[in-house]
Amino acid sequence: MASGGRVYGGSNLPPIMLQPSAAPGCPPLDSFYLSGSPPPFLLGSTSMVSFEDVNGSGNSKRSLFRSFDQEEDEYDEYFNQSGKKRRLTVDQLKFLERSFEADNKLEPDRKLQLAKDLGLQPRQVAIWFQNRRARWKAKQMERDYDVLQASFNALKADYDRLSQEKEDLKVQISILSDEFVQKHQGTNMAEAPQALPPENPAAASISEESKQDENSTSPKNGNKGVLDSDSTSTKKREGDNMFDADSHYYISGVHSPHLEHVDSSFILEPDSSDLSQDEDDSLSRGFLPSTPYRLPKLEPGDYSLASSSTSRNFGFPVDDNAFWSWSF
DNA sequence: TTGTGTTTTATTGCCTCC
DNA sequence: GGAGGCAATAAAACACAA
Repeated sequence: MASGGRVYGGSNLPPIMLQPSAAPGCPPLDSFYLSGSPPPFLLGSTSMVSFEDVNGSGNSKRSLFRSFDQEEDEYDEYFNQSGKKRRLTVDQLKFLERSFEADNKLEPDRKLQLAKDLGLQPRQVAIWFQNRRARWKAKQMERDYDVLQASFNALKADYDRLSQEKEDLKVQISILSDEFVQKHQGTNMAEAPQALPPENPAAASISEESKQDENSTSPKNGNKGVLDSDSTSTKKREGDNMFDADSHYYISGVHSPHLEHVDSSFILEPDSSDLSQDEDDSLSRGFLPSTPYRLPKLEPGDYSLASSSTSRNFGFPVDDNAFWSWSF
């Protein structure tokens, strides 16, 4: 019994071949051992043929009919080299490989049959399958790793691309904000502040309309998604004059007649670095929060936020020479 | 020939299942 | 409790460069 309390192949013998088998081009021969014959060491060396001998490879000195001296040598070899490992022959390996491909699990009956066919001890067959499964598993893990690596690379490339787009958009927002501030820097302060209170009913009304329009499209200008709510609400504003040039607000201390409740930190430098993806999405998709911020009126063809965008231009017609065309 | 890295065969200990 | 699977590991066999 092996030191783990395990009995291997019904004996504690080293893996010694019992008889020639699986010779190239020849069908495997039955094993005496498995045919109910006495243990190999009792059979004499005639049955103790190494794998190399079986295959006829390794310039074997042995044959099916050997001298007594040879048998004696092999008997000694059995005891003296019991720790030596014998490699399976090419044909035995081919046979085992085919069997493994058919089914990598080894039922007892199949194990015995394989051992019989190959002239191996059942334990050797079991060990071979066990090691083969381990190799297969390692290979499988390699393949899985490669697949995951490729997937990761693709996602990372996509992420980098989107990050770059995001940075470009931030830069454009900054430029537009600067332009806006410069454009209205000299606005007559005297015309100004009739600042409506935050709870201004008109603003709230616009806000509500904006919400209601979020899911509607605007066939008129072909812009959808990103600016739909703003464009449609802007259209409404044109109609009922709820948002006109006489409404004046301030951006960061700069008099602005065009924005309501403008959060300058948002307009001038929205730092979304800490935003969650959802927040990022809301920032880019809606561009402005649904309330109470309002964009100035935008005309078709005026939007050009997408100089860096191709497929992801958020519905903005691309025009590299004009960013936002603020139409009042 | 020899040193070294890799592959293959086999062992050990632990775990699960029946 | 025995049989068998698996992970970790040992060690022999093998490949190959220097």
